[in-house]
Amino acid sequence: MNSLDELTHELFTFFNGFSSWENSVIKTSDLTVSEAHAIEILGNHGQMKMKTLAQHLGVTTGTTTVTVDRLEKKEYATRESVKEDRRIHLITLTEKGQHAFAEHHQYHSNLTEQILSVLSSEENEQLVKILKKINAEAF
Amino acid sequence: MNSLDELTHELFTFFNGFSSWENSVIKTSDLTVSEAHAIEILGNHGQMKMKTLAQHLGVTTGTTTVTVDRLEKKEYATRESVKEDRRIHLITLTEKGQHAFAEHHQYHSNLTEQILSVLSSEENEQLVKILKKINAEAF
DNA sequence: TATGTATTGTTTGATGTTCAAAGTAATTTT
DNA sequence: AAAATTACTTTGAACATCAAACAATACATA
Repeated sequence: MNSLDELTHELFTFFNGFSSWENSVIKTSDLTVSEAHAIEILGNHGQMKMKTLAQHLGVTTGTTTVTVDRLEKKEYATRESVKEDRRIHLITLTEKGQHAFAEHHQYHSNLTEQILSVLSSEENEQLVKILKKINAEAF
Repeated sequence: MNSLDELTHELFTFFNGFSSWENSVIKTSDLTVSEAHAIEILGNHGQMKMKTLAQHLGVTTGTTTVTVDRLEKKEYATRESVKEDRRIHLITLTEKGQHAFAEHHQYHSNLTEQILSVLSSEENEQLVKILKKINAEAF
């Protein structure tokens, strides 16, 4: 196996591991995958309008409408229209939503710690540096 | 931001980038996401029975039945029962399926090259080493 | 200011993903 | 031979997603 294939293999193994870890974490909660993603984004960036949320999620506004409908029904978020432009609806996490976000973030930290535990502190530094580069330039 | 949060953030940014890249690649093909995953696994491991495929996919055999139904209809794979144990069905990629696998693998290599292009050869080696450790021990 | 255009968000109809539970067929165990 | 187990399929339900059509609001310009 050449060096390119080797890295390809490790990258996709890593991605798949990450992916199934995430799904299993979400399954332990009261949330569906799309609801969890929406809460993640709202938690990280604060209140935003439908369109912005849809862009962050990488889906259409139609899909986002359905997701936010459920978040509202389950009381994780609220919709409110803006006085200055009544087309716009701002989505905001409720207390319950913020709590779910904090909990989800804790799971993420746990996975990071699990990953760190198999690396030396030197490798830790290398990984952060490499990921920063990739995230900034590669996608 | 502390060091743990920093790595968490970079890890999940990386994961999300990877994820949306993969979805957009699959969208350019004739395949759905679950079909593409099945082809990926069959291409990497060769022919296998339904149950094994389901385990690799991380879904139930019921779900796998549906996926393989479609792969068969679209002529990417075939089902054949085994003489020695007629409960077992072996799934095999057709020519067309193998071609799709090769094409998908090429896309993966392209992404890896794209990632490599922003890294020094030293960082490349570090990344492979780190990923191997994580994949072997962390999940 | 009136009309046409653009934007924001919702609804609808279609396809796909997934699971759990129930069902079928074949094999193994007792 | 009966009971238990295994491999797979079917079914019904919830969820995810899109494209296209729609409604409400805002903006632009003639």
